[in-house]
Amino acid sequence: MRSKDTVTFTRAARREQMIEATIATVAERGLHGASLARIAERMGIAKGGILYHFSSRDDLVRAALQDVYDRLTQHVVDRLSSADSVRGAVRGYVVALVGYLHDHRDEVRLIGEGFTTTQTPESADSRVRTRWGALADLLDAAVAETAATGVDTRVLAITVSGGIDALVAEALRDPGLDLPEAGDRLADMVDRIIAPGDPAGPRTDTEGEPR
Amino acid sequence: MRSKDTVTFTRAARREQMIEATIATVAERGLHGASLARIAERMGIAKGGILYHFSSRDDLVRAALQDVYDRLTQHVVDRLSSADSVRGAVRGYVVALVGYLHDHRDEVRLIGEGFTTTQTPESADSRVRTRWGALADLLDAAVAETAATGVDTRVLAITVSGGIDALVAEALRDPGLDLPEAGDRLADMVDRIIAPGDPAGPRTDTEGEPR
DNA sequence: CCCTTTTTTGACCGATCGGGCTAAAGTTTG
DNA sequence: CAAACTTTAGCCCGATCGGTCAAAAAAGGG
Repeated sequence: MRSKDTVTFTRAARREQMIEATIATVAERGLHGASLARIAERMGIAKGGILYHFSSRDDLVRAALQDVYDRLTQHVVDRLSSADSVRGAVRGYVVALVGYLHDHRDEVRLIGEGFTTTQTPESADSRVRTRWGALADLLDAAVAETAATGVDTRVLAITVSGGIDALVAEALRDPGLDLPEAGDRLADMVDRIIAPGDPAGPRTDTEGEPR
Repeated sequence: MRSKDTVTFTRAARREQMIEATIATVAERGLHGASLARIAERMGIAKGGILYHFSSRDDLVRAALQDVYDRLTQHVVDRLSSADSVRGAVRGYVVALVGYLHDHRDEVRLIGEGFTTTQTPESADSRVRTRWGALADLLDAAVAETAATGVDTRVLAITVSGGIDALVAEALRDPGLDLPEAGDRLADMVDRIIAPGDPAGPRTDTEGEPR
């Protein structure tokens, strides 16, 4: 006997469909324009159907946000694991993040509007629970490796994070902007900052990199 | 005989009051949370009163945005006029922008949310009517001056603009962040990028810049 | 002081929102 | 088959939204 909140395969699949519809609706109408009625309309179902699987609109949005965030994190972690130096990891982080957002443009708006709206549930050391925390840690390790001086890793991490968002937003506005290319250029700049006077870092000159 | 749309002193003053109330309301409830009712409530008047002076809520928000934008632009232009080198102007731009936002935190949210929502009315060369256009021009001139190579000024301009926004947003979230200081550090980094291998740029405060 | 003009009010409108609820139908699955 | 699960359409609710409007209140000049 299944109870109402047992997780079955079909149940999870249905939730996933609804999350997808939420992402798509947010992408084209904004977070606050993605009402239950509109999401249901997109799926061709009644809005009551959504509330059968999610306790509220807020619950749905939260789940969608979590879903997207998990996928993004997974993608970055995957790419990062193949880095052979901390310095290379910094580049990998930037490129992976930009790359994901490039390949999932419909998720960008939910990420952007969702994260600013949703406050951090429980905040820890003020660094752990920020978006730029992981990058700041990477940068700390990188400057230790390259012995660079006068680099404020926190400011750099915040700037780069905000810069990536701005690049993605600009790419959304202007399709003429080559986003992966821009990500590479940004990574170049960061590399130049954390490894001063070393033009030949872990660059991509011999690149046979697949995608 | 005054007509309904003659600009009088008191009329302009009333509009300014309403714009101020709008800025304050947006600052604490967000753009979409700043309804006519809420703005009117803050002023202690009926919402009909606002619609007597502004044809619509959109009109009011537009006016507030224009107001803030004009003041910000004026501030940056003022500070920039005293730069004695293009390279110094780049630093001046960053510092002036961060400085203004530091001193007018209540306007930050309107700027951030307002600009992304409001689309550019008529777009020109795709560079002129963006927020980062002016900075990109400055950077173009700067790299010409310093003969730096391999700098994508567009990417850098977009990144820095987005980075400034992120720094300000972080300062709003964490009062422990010294915003003007962070602005200086960001300016350092930009300077390091556009003037590679030249640690002594137009840096420290007591310095008479060369050239 | 009155009479015109400007300003403000407060009730009201239609629309939309999230959400609760129900009765009936369709679908799995034991 | 029967019991359990899923979905539907529809109606209702209270709240809030931007906006309209006639009437009341100020202002202000003669």
